[in-house]
Amino acid sequence: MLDLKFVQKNLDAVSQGLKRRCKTEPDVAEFARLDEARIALIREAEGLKAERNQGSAEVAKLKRAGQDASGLMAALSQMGERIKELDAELAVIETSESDWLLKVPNIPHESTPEGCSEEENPVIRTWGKKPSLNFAPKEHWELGQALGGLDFERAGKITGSRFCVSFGWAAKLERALAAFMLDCAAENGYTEVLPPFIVNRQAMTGTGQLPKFAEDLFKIEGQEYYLIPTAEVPVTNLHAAEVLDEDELPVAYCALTPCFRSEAGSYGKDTKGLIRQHQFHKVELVRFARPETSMADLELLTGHAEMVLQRLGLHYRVIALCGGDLGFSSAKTYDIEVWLPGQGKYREISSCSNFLDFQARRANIRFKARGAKKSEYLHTLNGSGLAVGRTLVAVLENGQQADGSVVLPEALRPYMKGLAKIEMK
RNA sequence: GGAGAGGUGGCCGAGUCGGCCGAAGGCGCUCGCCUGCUAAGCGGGUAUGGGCCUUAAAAGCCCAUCGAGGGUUCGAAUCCCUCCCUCUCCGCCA
Repeated sequence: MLDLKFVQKNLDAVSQGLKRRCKTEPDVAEFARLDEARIALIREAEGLKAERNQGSAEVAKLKRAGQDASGLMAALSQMGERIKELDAELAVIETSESDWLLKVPNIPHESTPEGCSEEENPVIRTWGKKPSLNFAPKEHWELGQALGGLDFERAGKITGSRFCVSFGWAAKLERALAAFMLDCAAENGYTEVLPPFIVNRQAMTGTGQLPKFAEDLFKIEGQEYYLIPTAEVPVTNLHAAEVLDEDELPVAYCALTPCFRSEAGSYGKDTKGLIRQHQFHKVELVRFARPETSMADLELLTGHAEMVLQRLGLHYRVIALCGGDLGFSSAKTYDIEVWLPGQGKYREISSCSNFLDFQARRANIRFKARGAKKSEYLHTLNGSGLAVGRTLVAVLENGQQADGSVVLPEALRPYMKGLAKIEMK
């Protein structure tokens, strides 16, 4: 969330900054009104509390001296009633104000491009080339089903739509990709973490999924527990309410987890195949950085995600999300889009973001600079490195041959016991 | 799931029948002195958030915080209730 003090003092700048998201703007006047009311109540209540505290000390003195204090006590009791009223009013205002703050998105970083829709996301760079196929490429689900690896029907039977069962080579390939990605991350200095896949409300609030996006999440019935939509949630919250040493930074974690998304509101989009599932695996990269270096860290992080695609020899491009396409918590985001010959499109396979102190403030993650007296919020970043299911899609579509078989990237073969090609038995 | 113990400042740890307890003591850290260096010693400082004051900051004053949230009371770390977490034993289980 944004800094209350900052919003207080920079209403116009906040309003201007948020305009760049092209969404309905939060009502800053409403914030100002709440904030004023809150401070007025605090003053009144604290004044009375000071009086009461003094009075109570007086009571103690009188009683020690063996004198009667009943008159004073009665007066103080009455004061207590008034204080209770004020505190109740204050609680209401504070709830509204923090709710306002929790529902306001991050302000786009100055380097985030202007624009309101995904069409306006500039391409930053491309890597590799589209494979030249001298036949009509198939989409991954055709390939996967024909080769006996992907089974959407049976998944529908045991669960429902937007689920898939992988058999044999497909299950192994999923596992191989994940292991390969984790090894890449380790090489780049990330510490592997295996977090819980179920988190509480606080964690979801810390990274920004709650309170605003509850409908995107799977919630455990009868409990304040949620299935994680990304490892970002448990891993970023690992250091919630902690103060890290400056020397520890940057902290870099990677985690392979399933991700669960309700995909509410995406009816009709990507209904076929693995692109949009309720459950998928993702290797997530998470970094905790010093504020001064976080933008450089974002470049680094994006590079780490790209490395996976490069080693797999998959053609991709990197785009910068414009203000209107930016996620709620992010100040700056690069998406990596891999080329899918079957679809004839670039599709998002990674999203790398710098949240600045937006999440750190929500989750209360701080660091103490050496010699500094006070701790300050650090910056959090994360990026997919990569979405495993979508990478499997890319491997299938890019490696496909005219006969329907799929040649695997060299880098993956050691993880597949040397297997170079998937073909019909 | 059953029985019990416990959660106090960066850490350890005290807190008596509720009243100068925001919290003794120790460790750590830090500043000064001292000392060939180091160590030891001596003295001081050492939580966080908020309000007031201030051009701003500091200082100062005030409020809140002893797992979280309620309650009792003039007054709660201390009493009561609810919840969370940790530990031990038993049960169960991969």
